[in-house]
Amino acid sequence: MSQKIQAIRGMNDILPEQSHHWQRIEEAVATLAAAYGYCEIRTPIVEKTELFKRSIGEVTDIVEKEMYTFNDRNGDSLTLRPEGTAGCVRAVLEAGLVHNQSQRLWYRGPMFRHERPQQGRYRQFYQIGMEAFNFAGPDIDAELIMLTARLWQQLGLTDQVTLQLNSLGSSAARAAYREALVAFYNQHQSHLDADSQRRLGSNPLRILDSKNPDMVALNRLAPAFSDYLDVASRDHFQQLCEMLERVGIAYEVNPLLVRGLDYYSKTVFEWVTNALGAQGTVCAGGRYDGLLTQLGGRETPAVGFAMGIERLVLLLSQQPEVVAANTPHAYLVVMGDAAQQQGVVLAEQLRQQLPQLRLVTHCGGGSLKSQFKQADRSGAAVALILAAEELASGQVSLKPLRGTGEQVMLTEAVLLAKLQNLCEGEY
RNA sequence: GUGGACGUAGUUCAGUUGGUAGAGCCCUGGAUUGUGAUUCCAGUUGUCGUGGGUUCGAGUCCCAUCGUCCACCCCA
Repeated sequence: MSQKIQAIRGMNDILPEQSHHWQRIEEAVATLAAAYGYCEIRTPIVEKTELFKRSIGEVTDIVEKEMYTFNDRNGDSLTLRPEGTAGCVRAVLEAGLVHNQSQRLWYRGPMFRHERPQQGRYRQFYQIGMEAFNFAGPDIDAELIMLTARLWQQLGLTDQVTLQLNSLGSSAARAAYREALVAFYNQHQSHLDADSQRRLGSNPLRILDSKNPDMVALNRLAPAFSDYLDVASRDHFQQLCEMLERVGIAYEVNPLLVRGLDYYSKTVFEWVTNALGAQGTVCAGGRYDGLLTQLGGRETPAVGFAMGIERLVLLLSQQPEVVAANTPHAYLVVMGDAAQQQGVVLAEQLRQQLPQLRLVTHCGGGSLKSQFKQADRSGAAVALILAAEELASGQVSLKPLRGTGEQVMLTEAVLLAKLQNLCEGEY
Protein backbone atom coordinates (compact mmCIF):
# COMPACT_ATOMS: atom_id res chain seq x y z
CA MET A 1 0.00 0.00 0.00
CA SER A 2 2.54 2.53 1.10
CA GLN A 3 4.61 1.72 -1.92
CA LYS A 4 1.94 2.96 -4.27
CA ILE A 5 2.58 6.49 -5.37
CA GLN A 6 -0.26 8.74 -4.31
CA ALA A 7 -1.43 12.01 -5.69
CA ILE A 8 -0.09 15.08 -3.96
CA ARG A 9 -2.10 16.21 -0.98
CA GLY A 10 -4.89 18.53 -1.95
CA MET A 11 -4.54 17.71 -5.65
CA ASN A 12 -7.35 15.50 -6.80
CA ASP A 13 -8.18 13.38 -9.78
CA ILE A 14 -11.45 14.18 -11.45
CA LEU A 15 -12.87 10.74 -12.02
CA PRO A 16 -15.40 9.71 -14.69
CA GLU A 17 -18.16 9.77 -12.12
CA GLN A 18 -17.65 13.52 -11.70
CA SER A 19 -16.28 14.64 -15.03
CA HIS A 20 -19.68 15.09 -16.66
CA HIS A 21 -20.46 17.82 -14.15
CA TRP A 22 -17.25 19.59 -15.12
CA GLN A 23 -18.11 19.32 -18.77
CA ARG A 24 -21.57 20.68 -18.16
CA ILE A 25 -20.21 23.74 -16.38
CA GLU A 26 -17.46 24.37 -18.89
CA GLU A 27 -19.81 24.04 -21.83
CA ALA A 28 -22.37 26.36 -20.28
CA VAL A 29 -19.72 28.98 -19.57
CA ALA A 30 -18.17 28.75 -23.02
CA THR A 31 -21.56 29.25 -24.63
CA LEU A 32 -22.53 32.10 -22.34
CA ALA A 33 -19.19 33.81 -22.79
CA ALA A 34 -19.70 33.82 -26.52
CA ALA A 35 -23.25 35.02 -26.07
CA TYR A 36 -21.99 38.10 -24.23
CA GLY A 37 -19.01 38.65 -26.52
CA TYR A 38 -16.19 37.39 -24.34
CA CYS A 39 -13.16 35.68 -25.90
CA GLU A 40 -11.07 33.02 -24.26
CA ILE A 41 -7.50 33.75 -23.28
CA ARG A 42 -5.04 31.08 -22.17
CA THR A 43 -1.97 32.01 -20.20
CA PRO A 44 0.84 29.94 -18.65
CA ILE A 45 0.36 28.25 -15.30
CA VAL A 46 3.73 29.55 -14.12
CA GLU A 47 4.66 33.22 -13.90
CA LYS A 48 7.44 35.22 -12.34
CA THR A 49 6.89 35.44 -8.61
CA GLU A 50 7.15 39.19 -8.79
CA LEU A 51 3.94 39.39 -10.80
CA PHE A 52 1.85 37.96 -7.99
CA LYS A 53 3.62 39.95 -5.31
CA ARG A 54 2.87 43.16 -7.13
CA SER A 55 -0.72 42.39 -8.05
CA ILE A 56 -2.14 40.41 -5.15
CA GLY A 57 -0.22 42.33 -2.49
CA GLU A 58 2.96 41.54 -0.58
CA VAL A 59 1.33 41.04 2.78
CA THR A 60 -1.68 38.95 1.83
CA ASP A 61 -1.94 35.37 3.07
CA ILE A 62 -1.74 34.14 -0.49
CA VAL A 63 1.62 35.74 -1.18
CA GLU A 64 3.06 35.29 2.28
CA LYS A 65 2.41 31.63 2.84
CA GLU A 66 0.32 29.95 0.19
CA MET A 67 2.24 30.18 -3.05
CA TYR A 68 4.07 27.33 -4.72
CA THR A 69 7.30 29.18 -5.41
CA PHE A 70 10.57 27.72 -6.68
CA ASN A 71 13.72 28.75 -8.42
CA ASP A 72 14.13 28.07 -12.10
CA ARG A 73 17.46 26.64 -13.25
CA ASN A 74 18.71 30.09 -14.09
CA GLY A 75 17.83 31.40 -10.67
CA ASP A 76 14.57 33.21 -11.47
CA SER A 77 11.89 32.90 -8.82
CA LEU A 78 8.80 31.38 -10.41
CA THR A 79 5.37 30.67 -8.95
CA LEU A 80 2.47 28.40 -9.84
CA ARG A 81 -0.37 30.86 -10.32
CA PRO A 82 -2.58 31.23 -7.25
CA GLU A 83 -5.26 33.07 -9.22
CA GLY A 84 -5.98 34.06 -12.78
CA THR A 85 -6.27 37.82 -12.96
CA ALA A 86 -2.58 38.65 -12.60
CA GLY A 87 -1.50 36.49 -15.52
CA CYS A 88 -4.38 37.72 -17.62
CA VAL A 89 -3.47 41.34 -17.02
CA ARG A 90 0.18 40.64 -17.68
CA ALA A 91 -0.69 38.99 -21.01
CA VAL A 92 -3.04 41.75 -22.02
CA LEU A 93 -0.43 44.42 -21.34
CA GLU A 94 2.29 42.42 -23.04
CA ALA A 95 0.25 41.99 -26.21
CA GLY A 96 -1.07 45.53 -26.19
CA LEU A 97 -4.67 44.33 -26.18
CA VAL A 98 -5.89 47.22 -24.08
CA HIS A 99 -4.10 49.97 -25.90
CA ASN A 100 -6.91 52.35 -26.80
CA GLN A 101 -9.39 49.51 -26.96
CA SER A 102 -11.65 47.57 -24.71
CA GLN A 103 -11.54 43.82 -24.17
CA ARG A 104 -13.89 41.19 -22.84
CA LEU A 105 -11.96 38.06 -21.90
CA TRP A 106 -12.41 34.83 -20.04
CA TYR A 107 -10.10 32.05 -18.89
CA ARG A 108 -10.22 28.71 -17.17
CA GLY A 109 -7.72 26.39 -15.61
CA PRO A 110 -5.96 25.20 -12.50
CA MET A 111 -4.73 27.48 -9.72
CA PHE A 112 -2.46 26.52 -6.85
CA ARG A 113 -2.47 27.51 -3.21
CA HIS A 114 -0.73 25.71 -0.40
CA GLU A 115 -3.56 25.66 2.13
CA ARG A 116 -4.89 22.93 4.36
CA PRO A 117 -7.41 21.07 2.20
CA GLN A 118 -11.02 20.73 3.27
CA GLN A 119 -14.42 20.65 1.65
CA GLY A 120 -14.41 22.99 -1.32
CA ARG A 121 -10.77 23.95 -0.80
CA TYR A 122 -7.90 22.25 -2.55
CA ARG A 123 -4.26 22.91 -3.33
CA GLN A 124 -4.84 22.53 -7.03
CA PHE A 125 -8.24 23.91 -7.83
CA TYR A 126 -9.93 25.16 -10.95
CA GLN A 127 -11.33 28.55 -11.68
CA ILE A 128 -13.21 30.06 -14.53
CA GLY A 129 -12.83 33.80 -14.63
CA MET A 130 -13.88 36.73 -16.75
CA GLU A 131 -12.26 40.11 -17.10
CA ALA A 132 -13.37 43.26 -18.88
CA PHE A 133 -10.91 46.06 -19.63
CA ASN A 134 -11.40 49.72 -20.46
CA PHE A 135 -15.00 49.94 -19.37
CA ALA A 136 -15.32 52.46 -16.59
CA GLY A 137 -19.04 52.47 -15.96
CA PRO A 138 -21.36 50.35 -13.85
CA ASP A 139 -22.96 48.82 -16.93
CA ILE A 140 -20.10 46.37 -17.38
CA ASP A 141 -20.22 45.45 -13.69
CA ALA A 142 -23.88 44.68 -14.17
CA GLU A 143 -23.15 42.70 -17.31
CA LEU A 144 -20.76 40.38 -15.50
CA ILE A 145 -23.23 39.83 -12.71
CA MET A 146 -26.07 39.20 -15.13
CA LEU A 147 -23.94 36.68 -16.95
CA THR A 148 -23.28 34.76 -13.76
CA ALA A 149 -26.94 34.92 -12.79
CA ARG A 150 -27.81 33.40 -16.15
CA LEU A 151 -25.26 30.67 -15.57
CA TRP A 152 -26.87 29.71 -12.23
CA GLN A 153 -30.19 29.64 -13.99
CA GLN A 154 -28.86 27.30 -16.68
CA LEU A 155 -27.24 25.04 -14.12
CA GLY A 156 -30.32 24.99 -11.92
CA LEU A 157 -28.49 26.62 -9.02
CA THR A 158 -30.45 29.86 -8.74
CA ASP A 159 -32.16 28.83 -5.52
CA GLN A 160 -28.91 27.93 -3.85
CA VAL A 161 -26.92 31.11 -4.29
CA THR A 162 -27.39 34.69 -3.19
CA LEU A 163 -25.63 37.81 -4.36
CA GLN A 164 -23.80 40.09 -1.98
CA LEU A 165 -22.62 43.51 -3.08
CA ASN A 166 -20.46 46.25 -1.69
CA SER A 167 -18.36 49.19 -2.82
CA LEU A 168 -14.82 49.70 -1.59
CA GLY A 169 -14.65 53.16 -3.13
CA SER A 170 -11.89 54.51 -5.31
CA SER A 171 -8.34 53.39 -4.66
CA ALA A 172 -7.69 56.74 -3.04
CA ALA A 173 -10.77 56.59 -0.83
CA ARG A 174 -10.01 53.07 0.15
CA ALA A 175 -6.42 53.91 0.95
CA ALA A 176 -7.51 56.87 3.06
CA TYR A 177 -10.01 54.75 4.94
CA ARG A 178 -7.46 52.04 5.45
CA GLU A 179 -5.08 54.54 6.91
CA ALA A 180 -7.75 55.87 9.25
CA LEU A 181 -8.58 52.35 10.37
CA VAL A 182 -4.97 51.46 11.01
CA ALA A 183 -4.54 54.63 13.01
CA PHE A 184 -7.66 53.83 15.03
CA TYR A 185 -6.67 50.27 15.80
CA ASN A 186 -3.13 51.29 16.61
CA GLN A 187 -4.58 53.46 19.35
CA HIS A 188 -6.40 50.42 20.71
CA GLN A 189 -3.64 47.87 20.18
CA SER A 190 -4.10 46.39 23.64
CA HIS A 191 -7.75 45.57 22.95
CA LEU A 192 -7.08 43.67 19.76
CA ASP A 193 -7.27 39.89 19.80
CA ALA A 194 -4.56 37.81 18.14
CA ASP A 195 -6.40 37.51 14.82
CA SER A 196 -7.00 41.22 14.64
CA GLN A 197 -3.39 42.04 15.54
CA ARG A 198 -2.37 40.00 12.56
CA ARG A 199 -5.03 41.50 10.30
CA LEU A 200 -3.90 44.98 11.26
CA GLY A 201 -0.76 44.30 9.30
CA SER A 202 -2.30 42.31 6.48
CA ASN A 203 -5.87 43.39 5.90
CA PRO A 204 -7.19 45.92 8.41
CA LEU A 205 -10.61 46.06 6.72
CA ARG A 206 -11.10 42.46 7.73
CA ILE A 207 -10.99 43.32 11.41
CA LEU A 208 -14.44 44.83 10.94
CA ASP A 209 -15.70 41.36 10.07
CA SER A 210 -14.51 39.80 13.34
CA LYS A 211 -16.87 37.51 15.23
CA ASN A 212 -15.24 38.11 18.59
CA PRO A 213 -17.77 40.08 20.76
CA ASP A 214 -15.04 42.29 22.20
CA MET A 215 -13.96 43.21 18.71
CA VAL A 216 -17.53 43.83 17.62
CA ALA A 217 -17.85 46.33 20.46
CA LEU A 218 -14.62 48.03 19.51
CA ASN A 219 -15.63 48.08 15.87
CA ARG A 220 -18.65 50.20 16.69
CA LEU A 221 -16.25 53.01 17.56
CA ALA A 222 -14.16 52.58 14.42
CA PRO A 223 -14.30 55.12 11.60
CA ALA A 224 -17.18 54.43 9.20
CA PHE A 225 -16.41 53.80 5.57
CA SER A 226 -19.34 55.87 4.45
CA ASP A 227 -17.42 58.96 5.58
CA TYR A 228 -14.65 58.10 3.17
CA LEU A 229 -16.55 56.82 0.16
CA ASP A 230 -16.04 59.22 -2.73
CA VAL A 231 -18.99 60.64 -4.65
CA ALA A 232 -18.06 58.99 -7.94
CA SER A 233 -17.96 55.55 -6.34
CA ARG A 234 -21.24 56.11 -4.57
CA ASP A 235 -22.82 57.09 -7.86
CA HIS A 236 -21.32 54.14 -9.64
CA PHE A 237 -22.64 51.77 -7.01
CA GLN A 238 -26.12 53.25 -7.04
CA GLN A 239 -26.38 52.91 -10.79
CA LEU A 240 -25.23 49.31 -10.60
CA CYS A 241 -27.90 48.54 -8.03
CA GLU A 242 -30.57 50.13 -10.19
CA MET A 243 -29.57 48.09 -13.21
CA LEU A 244 -29.69 44.88 -11.25
CA GLU A 245 -33.11 45.75 -9.94
CA ARG A 246 -34.30 46.50 -13.44
CA VAL A 247 -33.36 43.03 -14.66
CA GLY A 248 -34.72 41.38 -11.56
CA ILE A 249 -31.53 40.20 -9.91
CA ALA A 250 -31.88 40.14 -6.16
CA TYR A 251 -28.91 41.29 -4.09
CA GLU A 252 -27.96 42.14 -0.60
CA VAL A 253 -25.65 45.01 0.27
CA ASN A 254 -23.04 43.76 2.70
CA PRO A 255 -20.89 46.59 4.05
CA LEU A 256 -18.53 44.03 5.56
CA LEU A 257 -17.80 42.42 2.23
CA VAL A 258 -14.07 42.88 1.76
CA ARG A 259 -12.24 40.92 -0.85
CA GLY A 260 -8.96 39.41 0.16
CA LEU A 261 -6.87 40.57 -2.73
CA ASP A 262 -5.34 44.01 -2.52
CA TYR A 263 -6.19 45.17 -5.99
CA TYR A 264 -9.95 45.58 -5.66
CA SER A 265 -11.66 48.95 -5.58
CA LYS A 266 -15.20 50.23 -6.07
CA THR A 267 -17.59 47.37 -6.84
CA VAL A 268 -17.05 44.03 -5.17
CA PHE A 269 -19.47 41.13 -5.21
CA GLU A 270 -19.80 37.55 -4.10
CA TRP A 271 -22.21 34.76 -4.88
CA VAL A 272 -22.52 32.70 -1.72
CA THR A 273 -24.26 29.49 -0.71
CA ASN A 274 -24.85 27.85 2.63
CA ALA A 275 -24.80 24.36 1.16
CA LEU A 276 -21.04 23.91 1.26
CA GLY A 277 -20.06 24.20 4.89
CA ALA A 278 -17.31 26.68 5.56
CA GLN A 279 -16.59 27.41 1.92
CA GLY A 280 -19.61 29.49 1.04
CA THR A 281 -18.23 31.58 -1.77
CA VAL A 282 -18.90 30.14 -5.17
CA CYS A 283 -18.04 33.10 -7.32
CA ALA A 284 -16.47 36.42 -6.44
CA GLY A 285 -14.98 39.45 -8.06
CA GLY A 286 -14.98 43.14 -8.42
CA ARG A 287 -13.41 46.16 -9.96
CA TYR A 288 -9.66 46.71 -10.00
CA ASP A 289 -9.11 49.98 -11.78
CA GLY A 290 -5.66 50.47 -10.31
CA LEU A 291 -4.08 47.14 -11.11
CA LEU A 292 -2.91 47.81 -14.64
CA THR A 293 -0.89 50.84 -13.63
CA GLN A 294 0.56 48.83 -10.76
CA LEU A 295 1.81 46.37 -13.34
CA GLY A 296 3.29 49.00 -15.60
CA GLY A 297 0.37 49.70 -17.91
CA ARG A 298 -1.39 52.96 -18.46
CA GLU A 299 -4.48 53.70 -16.45
CA THR A 300 -7.13 51.19 -17.47
CA PRO A 301 -10.42 50.51 -15.74
CA ALA A 302 -11.04 46.82 -15.22
CA VAL A 303 -13.55 44.43 -13.64
CA GLY A 304 -13.62 40.70 -13.29
CA PHE A 305 -14.61 37.70 -11.27
CA ALA A 306 -13.62 34.11 -10.74
CA MET A 307 -15.64 31.09 -9.78
CA GLY A 308 -14.46 27.87 -8.20
CA ILE A 309 -15.42 24.92 -10.34
CA GLU A 310 -15.06 22.35 -7.57
CA ARG A 311 -17.58 24.25 -5.49
CA LEU A 312 -20.04 24.39 -8.35
CA VAL A 313 -19.54 20.68 -8.96
CA LEU A 314 -20.27 20.04 -5.29
CA LEU A 315 -23.52 21.94 -5.65
CA LEU A 316 -24.41 20.10 -8.83
CA SER A 317 -23.71 16.71 -7.33
CA GLN A 318 -26.08 17.49 -4.48
CA GLN A 319 -28.89 17.76 -6.98
CA PRO A 320 -30.93 14.78 -8.08
CA GLU A 321 -29.22 13.31 -11.10
CA VAL A 322 -30.63 14.39 -14.42
CA VAL A 323 -30.07 12.07 -17.35
CA ALA A 324 -26.45 11.09 -17.32
CA ALA A 325 -24.91 12.59 -20.41
CA ASN A 326 -22.53 10.63 -22.57
CA THR A 327 -24.19 7.28 -22.01
CA PRO A 328 -23.99 5.39 -25.28
CA HIS A 329 -26.98 5.11 -27.56
CA ALA A 330 -26.02 1.63 -28.71
CA TYR A 331 -23.73 -1.26 -27.80
CA LEU A 332 -22.58 -3.63 -30.50
CA VAL A 333 -22.42 -7.29 -29.56
CA VAL A 334 -20.53 -9.68 -31.84
CA MET A 335 -20.39 -13.49 -31.84
CA GLY A 336 -17.74 -15.41 -33.72
CA ASP A 337 -14.62 -14.43 -35.65
CA ALA A 338 -16.40 -13.49 -38.87
CA ALA A 339 -18.86 -11.31 -36.98
CA GLN A 340 -16.06 -9.65 -35.10
CA GLN A 341 -14.37 -8.67 -38.35
CA GLN A 342 -17.62 -7.50 -39.87
CA GLY A 343 -18.58 -5.69 -36.67
CA VAL A 344 -15.58 -3.40 -36.89
CA VAL A 345 -16.60 -2.41 -40.40
CA LEU A 346 -20.25 -1.94 -39.46
CA ALA A 347 -19.41 0.25 -36.48
CA GLU A 348 -17.13 2.48 -38.51
CA GLN A 349 -19.78 2.86 -41.20
CA LEU A 350 -22.38 3.85 -38.64
CA ARG A 351 -20.06 6.40 -37.05
CA GLN A 352 -19.23 7.78 -40.46
CA GLN A 353 -22.87 8.29 -41.30
CA LEU A 354 -24.10 9.35 -37.87
CA PRO A 355 -21.45 11.55 -36.27
CA GLN A 356 -23.77 12.14 -33.32
CA LEU A 357 -24.11 8.45 -32.55
CA ARG A 358 -22.51 7.20 -29.35
CA LEU A 359 -21.76 3.59 -30.19
CA VAL A 360 -19.70 1.26 -28.05
CA THR A 361 -18.35 -1.83 -29.75
CA HIS A 362 -17.72 -4.86 -27.60
CA CYS A 363 -14.06 -5.74 -27.40
CA GLY A 364 -12.40 -8.68 -25.78
CA GLY A 365 -14.75 -11.47 -26.81
CA GLY A 366 -16.57 -13.54 -24.22
CA SER A 367 -19.91 -15.28 -24.15
CA LEU A 368 -22.97 -13.64 -25.57
CA LYS A 369 -24.37 -13.57 -22.08
CA SER A 370 -21.46 -11.61 -20.71
CA GLN A 371 -21.53 -9.29 -23.70
CA PHE A 372 -25.16 -8.48 -23.01
CA LYS A 373 -24.34 -7.94 -19.40
CA GLN A 374 -21.82 -5.32 -20.37
CA ALA A 375 -24.20 -3.84 -22.90
CA ASP A 376 -26.72 -3.38 -20.14
CA ARG A 377 -24.19 -1.92 -17.76
CA SER A 378 -23.05 0.60 -20.35
CA GLY A 379 -26.46 2.24 -20.08
CA ALA A 380 -27.04 1.95 -23.83
CA ALA A 381 -30.62 2.18 -25.03
CA VAL A 382 -30.25 -0.65 -27.51
CA ALA A 383 -27.96 -3.54 -28.30
CA LEU A 384 -26.93 -4.26 -31.86
CA ILE A 385 -26.23 -7.91 -32.55
CA LEU A 386 -24.01 -9.35 -35.23
CA ALA A 387 -23.66 -13.14 -35.29
CA ALA A 388 -23.96 -16.07 -37.70
CA GLU A 389 -27.65 -15.62 -38.44
CA GLU A 390 -27.27 -11.89 -39.13
CA LEU A 391 -24.21 -12.40 -41.28
CA ALA A 392 -26.03 -15.01 -43.34
CA SER A 393 -28.92 -12.66 -44.08
CA GLY A 394 -26.78 -9.54 -44.40
CA GLN A 395 -28.72 -7.84 -41.62
CA VAL A 396 -28.22 -6.61 -38.06
CA SER A 397 -30.40 -7.35 -35.03
CA LEU A 398 -31.48 -4.56 -32.73
CA LYS A 399 -32.68 -5.25 -29.21
CA PRO A 400 -34.08 -2.54 -26.96
CA LEU A 401 -32.51 -2.70 -23.52
CA ARG A 402 -34.76 -0.15 -21.83
CA GLY A 403 -38.48 -0.41 -21.50
CA THR A 404 -40.49 -2.63 -23.77
CA GLY A 405 -39.92 -3.66 -27.35
CA GLU A 406 -39.03 -6.78 -29.27
CA GLN A 407 -35.75 -7.70 -30.83
CA VAL A 408 -35.86 -7.25 -34.61
CA MET A 409 -33.55 -8.03 -37.51
CA LEU A 410 -33.03 -5.08 -39.82
CA THR A 411 -31.32 -4.15 -43.03
CA GLU A 412 -28.59 -1.56 -42.64
CA ALA A 413 -30.74 1.15 -44.19
CA VAL A 414 -33.54 0.62 -41.68
CA LEU A 415 -31.02 0.32 -38.86
CA LEU A 416 -29.51 3.63 -39.84
CA ALA A 417 -32.89 5.32 -39.70
CA LYS A 418 -33.64 3.83 -36.30
CA LEU A 419 -30.31 4.92 -34.90
CA GLN A 420 -30.80 8.38 -36.28
CA ASN A 421 -34.07 8.63 -34.37
CA LEU A 422 -32.25 7.43 -31.31
CA CYS A 423 -29.68 10.18 -31.65
CA GLU A 424 -32.45 12.73 -31.87
CA GLY A 425 -34.01 11.37 -28.73
CA GLU A 426 -37.10 10.14 -30.53
CA TYR A 427 -36.71 6.49 -29.94
C1' G B 1 -0.14 27.34 10.25
C1' U B 2 -3.87 25.62 14.68
C1' G B 3 -7.60 22.08 16.52
C1' G B 4 -10.84 17.59 16.24
C1' A B 5 -12.44 12.85 13.97
C1' C B 6 -10.86 8.85 11.17
C1' G B 7 -7.62 5.22 8.18
C1' U B 8 -9.95 -3.03 7.61
C1' A B 9 -11.14 -6.45 0.30
C1' G B 10 -12.27 -2.36 -6.09
C1' U B 11 -16.26 0.19 -2.94
C1' U B 12 -19.55 0.97 1.58
C1' C B 13 -18.80 -0.82 6.19
C1' A B 14 -18.85 -4.79 10.60
C1' G B 15 -15.14 -6.79 13.77
C1' U B 16 -17.77 -7.24 20.93
C1' U B 17 -13.10 -6.82 27.81
C1' G B 18 -6.33 -8.04 22.83
C1' G B 19 -6.56 -14.88 20.56
C1' U B 20 -3.22 -13.94 13.20
C1' A B 21 -10.38 -11.32 9.50
C1' G B 22 -16.11 -11.00 7.75
C1' A B 23 -20.94 -8.84 5.18
C1' G B 24 -23.55 -5.97 1.29
C1' C B 25 -22.51 -3.93 -3.44
C1' C B 26 -19.23 -4.81 -7.53
C1' C B 27 -16.71 -8.54 -10.40
C1' U B 28 -16.26 -13.86 -12.68
C1' G B 29 -18.68 -18.52 -13.94
C1' G B 30 -23.14 -21.52 -14.05
C1' A B 31 -29.00 -22.73 -14.01
C1' U B 32 -30.65 -27.60 -21.99
C1' U B 33 -24.85 -25.48 -25.94
C1' G B 34 -27.10 -17.32 -29.70
C1' U B 35 -29.53 -12.78 -25.28
C1' G B 36 -28.92 -8.19 -20.34
C1' A B 37 -31.37 -5.75 -16.00
C1' U B 38 -35.00 -9.74 -11.69
C1' U B 39 -34.22 -14.83 -9.05
C1' C B 40 -31.10 -19.10 -7.53
C1' C B 41 -26.12 -21.57 -7.02
C1' A B 42 -20.79 -21.27 -6.86
C1' G B 43 -16.19 -18.46 -6.78
C1' U B 44 -12.06 -14.52 -6.45
C1' U B 45 -10.73 -10.47 -3.60
C1' G B 46 -6.87 -8.01 1.91
C1' U B 47 1.34 -7.81 4.36
C1' C B 48 -6.27 -4.65 8.69
C1' G B 49 -2.21 3.11 5.85
C1' U B 50 3.23 2.65 7.28
C1' G B 51 7.16 1.97 11.08
C1' G B 52 8.24 0.95 15.99
C1' G B 53 6.68 -0.55 21.15
C1' U B 54 3.84 -3.38 25.16
C1' U B 55 2.27 -8.72 25.21
C1' C B 56 2.90 -15.79 24.95
C1' G B 57 -0.28 -13.32 21.29
C1' A B 58 -2.59 -6.70 18.41
C1' G B 59 -7.15 -4.95 13.29
C1' U B 60 -8.17 -4.24 18.59
C1' C B 61 -3.55 -0.91 23.62
C1' C B 62 0.84 2.98 23.33
C1' C B 63 4.25 6.18 20.32
C1' A B 64 5.74 8.09 15.75
C1' U B 65 4.81 8.93 10.68
C1' C B 66 1.94 9.48 6.24
C1' G B 67 -2.88 10.24 4.41
C1' U B 68 -8.26 11.48 4.38
C1' C B 69 -12.27 14.35 6.27
C1' C B 70 -14.26 18.55 9.13
C1' A B 71 -13.61 23.22 11.54
C1' C B 72 -10.42 27.68 12.60
C1' C B 73 -7.68 30.87 9.49
C1' C B 74 -7.88 32.23 4.44
C1' C B 75 -10.30 32.12 0.02
C1' A B 76 -12.86 30.40 -5.54
